[in-house]
Amino acid sequence: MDRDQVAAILSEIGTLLELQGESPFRCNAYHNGARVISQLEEDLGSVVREGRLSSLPGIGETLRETITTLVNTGHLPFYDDLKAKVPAGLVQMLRIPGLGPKKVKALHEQLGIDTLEKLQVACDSGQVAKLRGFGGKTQDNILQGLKSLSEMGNRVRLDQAVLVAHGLVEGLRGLPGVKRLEVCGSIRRRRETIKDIDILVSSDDPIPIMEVFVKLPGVIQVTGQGSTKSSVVVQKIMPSGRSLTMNADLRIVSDAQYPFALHYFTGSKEHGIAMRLRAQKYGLKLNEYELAGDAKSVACKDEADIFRGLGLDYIPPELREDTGEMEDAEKHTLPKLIEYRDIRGVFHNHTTYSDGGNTLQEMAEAAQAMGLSYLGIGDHSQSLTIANGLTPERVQAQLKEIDALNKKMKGFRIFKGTECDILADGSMDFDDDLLSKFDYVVASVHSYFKMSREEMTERIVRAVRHPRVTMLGHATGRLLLQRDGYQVDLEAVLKAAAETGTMIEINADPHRLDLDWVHCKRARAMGVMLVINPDAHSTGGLANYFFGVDVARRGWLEKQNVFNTLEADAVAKEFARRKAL
DNA sequence: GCCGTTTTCGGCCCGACTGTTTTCAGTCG
Repeated sequence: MDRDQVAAILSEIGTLLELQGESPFRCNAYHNGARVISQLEEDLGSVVREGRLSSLPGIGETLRETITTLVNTGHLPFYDDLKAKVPAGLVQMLRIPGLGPKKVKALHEQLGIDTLEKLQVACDSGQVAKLRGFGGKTQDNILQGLKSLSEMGNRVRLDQAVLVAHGLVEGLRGLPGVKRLEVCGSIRRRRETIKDIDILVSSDDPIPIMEVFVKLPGVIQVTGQGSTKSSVVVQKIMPSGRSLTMNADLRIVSDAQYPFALHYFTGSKEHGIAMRLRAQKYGLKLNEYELAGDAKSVACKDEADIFRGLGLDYIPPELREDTGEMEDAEKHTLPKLIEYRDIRGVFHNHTTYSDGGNTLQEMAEAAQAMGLSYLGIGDHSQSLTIANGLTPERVQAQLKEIDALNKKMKGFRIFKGTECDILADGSMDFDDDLLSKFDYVVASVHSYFKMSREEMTERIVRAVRHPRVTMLGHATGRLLLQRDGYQVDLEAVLKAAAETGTMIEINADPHRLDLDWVHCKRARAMGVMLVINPDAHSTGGLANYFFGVDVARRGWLEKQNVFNTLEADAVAKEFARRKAL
């Protein structure tokens, strides 16, 4: 059983225990354990085999045994018993806003409700309102929740959430009385998927701003309205034509409180808890309004002052996941994170030669207009007929066109590349002779996704070890919220990359963001060079690389860990060096 | 269930809002 499966079971055990009315601290220990395992940078199997589980924070004796059993045998009697005792419908009921473990337990014990269907019936007949601790309002809210459960997906992609948040921010910025304004939460931390939107404003006169907020275009429901916090449901039509429904909160505090609120609402929850614990050790209390002790309070004009007040270097939002950033901030060893402006050019882009929407020249001119100094082409190879993959003859034509454009364009360079398929046996879709005509080769899996983990790992490692392969494309093939990646031992892939010097792509298409940030961190530790590739299929897609930089920052990467921070001449020199090997 | 510069037991982050209450429990982030 792998990392994600183990984490999912630990988290489910925590939830099932909550539904049984267990101590919240015991339940939380399982949730915390799940988080620690899901953010593990190494291969879980190795950690278990080498007896290093107990050294992980939050993993004690019980969780060590639990995880070991799951990894070794694939199941756990304790978990099976728990599942048999707690009806699955109760877990479903928790997804309804306003229903937590206590209320679900009461509904189950007093009315025998153990499915969403029975809950609907009980609400329709008015039984729920009669329960102690419930009432008409609660019953209405449950009915509303049941209705929205079907139409509102849980999480959305970062790029979608950014669009929705932008619309709300535009409606608030510049209002009278608005001093500072920022989107916080997981959008500010640049997580790859987002649950809801948190906006923070500082003002001396919050009520009128709240009034505007709950009436902004797209707001279809107001679920709470107070002087410091209001919540709405907002709907927006996306460029794809599909509509998206999300929750959005607005918090308004005084300008003096703003830095504390900004830190608090940026999260993550785990980072916030760690910070408040640290404050306690300083004899201080940290909340969304102040950093203060009995006698004194620490004046902070911005977030950096808060960290400084607790003896820490400034921690960028992307690192606030409680995965070691506090320790490094204390020792002054935090990485100097890569920035958007460090990117000098992009590889792995498609044109009308394969399945892109713009011509070679259009793509190059768009990249130059964005301020980049080079563009790498990586159209599909011959096997991928569905994406109009290039035959060797058409490759020759494209290479010729690149030569012509390179003569024509001033201060800009196009690098010749291919996104060459990794065939089922790990060999490449073009022969070595043709591959050596390119400046660089991106090797990607586009077929036989259902292979066993062992076969897939062997297949990809063979490609990584191929002397003409420069970089590995989308390492797991995942599509966020749509499709899990193929089964592959990334630790083995990274190890091969570290040995051969083959780069690993951070595919910056916001549908993919693959390699993920957790493995970026691991790759950096192993000395693997990463490369941020937009995988653009049109001129608009070139800007994807910003999302790739977000992932890189979450993965603790510095400028020197990312290949395309190099200038064009240095890139050309490196490609030439590799071809001569 | 975890954990330790108030340590091996007794704590465990903290406040807003809602709806049900008549002083507070539950939920959420």
